[in-house]
Amino acid sequence: MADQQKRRLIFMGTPDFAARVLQRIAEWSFGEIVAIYTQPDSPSGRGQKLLPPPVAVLARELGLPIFQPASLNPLQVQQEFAALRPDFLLTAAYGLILPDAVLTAPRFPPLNVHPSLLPRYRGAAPVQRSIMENWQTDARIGVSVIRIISRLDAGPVYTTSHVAVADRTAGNLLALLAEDGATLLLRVVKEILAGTANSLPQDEALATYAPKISKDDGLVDWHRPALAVHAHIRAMTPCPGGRAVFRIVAQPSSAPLSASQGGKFETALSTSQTREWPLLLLPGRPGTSCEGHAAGTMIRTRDSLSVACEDCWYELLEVRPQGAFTMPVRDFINGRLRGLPLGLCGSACCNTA
RNA sequence: CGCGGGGUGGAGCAGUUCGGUAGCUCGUCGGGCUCAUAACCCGAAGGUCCCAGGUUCAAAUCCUGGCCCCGCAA
Repeated sequence: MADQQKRRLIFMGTPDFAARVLQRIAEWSFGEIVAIYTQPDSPSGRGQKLLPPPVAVLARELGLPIFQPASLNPLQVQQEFAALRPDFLLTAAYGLILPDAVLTAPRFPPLNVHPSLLPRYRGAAPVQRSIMENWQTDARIGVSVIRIISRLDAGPVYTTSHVAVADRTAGNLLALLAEDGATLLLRVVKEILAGTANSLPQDEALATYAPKISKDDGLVDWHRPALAVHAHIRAMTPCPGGRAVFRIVAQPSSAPLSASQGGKFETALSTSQTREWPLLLLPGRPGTSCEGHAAGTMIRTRDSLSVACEDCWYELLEVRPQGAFTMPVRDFINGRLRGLPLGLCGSACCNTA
């Protein structure tokens, strides 16, 4: 057994999620990764420098051969793939369509790790969509190992594992599900080798699709329940980030001020009556009922800032102003909202401006 | 050379247009008030104003070059 030839593995993947899975596959003792496929380097970051995707970075560290075709359709690319004589093709968030010629080349069924409870949330952004759409109760999410067929994420399911969404962000869950997914993948591969693997076709009637997340998906709608807002922001964290514009205005009548605070406030008002802060929001904390206040109303205490949602206040914990690091709300108040009175102090809106 | 924002005590910022004693809200430390406090009052420590060169009697501020960070865009 020990001197049996190692299984030839090919891994395809692109983002961080895929890199985490690859990290685990690289530890398999019975397999040899003969090639990594990942998307081509793309202009990224400031100065439009060409940056390799996370999987390419890791593959380089591991000293694995890297292929970065823009498409798998050219005959030459497919021949190159087949020439690697793979036993297994394993994928995770690769981002390219796999033509039949690629799917049939490996000796065993090609497998994909997908971070959702298939058939729900097929597609590009399953974790983000799961979190934001299932905000109500103790939502669950999961990861599935499926056989790859030509239709996207539609192949029969070998196995699935569940995990509670709880208070986690998309980033947290993706990391978690990558670990779980890698574990499941290992189990399925072993079962296939042992001839004991079973898969069940997906129920097409239950299939849903999770389209890609865009920047605008980050905009927070305060007219929804606080728990929905909370889930939305968590789904957008860390990328693209929850967004809102804070419009800070003076409302002296609503703010009970001590004499000293009143003095400071008038000084601040003389320079600017209204200021707008486009902010990136990190997950905060749903609070108590905000009955009587319009959605988007903002209130500050000595060191906290909350926004009224449909039903409850949502206390912000961390924000990132334009061109700055993420900072605690306390710092934001101290530095940028100096002189703002306690109490109602403005509104948060969703329009980019 | 894709576009824009930024670097000022431990944190977040103002001051730069128009050069002239380092300022604000916090934090820290000490004292006071209080049954008590994260609240309030008094006091203190803590800064090569990113780096280098230039202009000037004088540079955080003006000029030149460099480094680093953030966002957009991909």
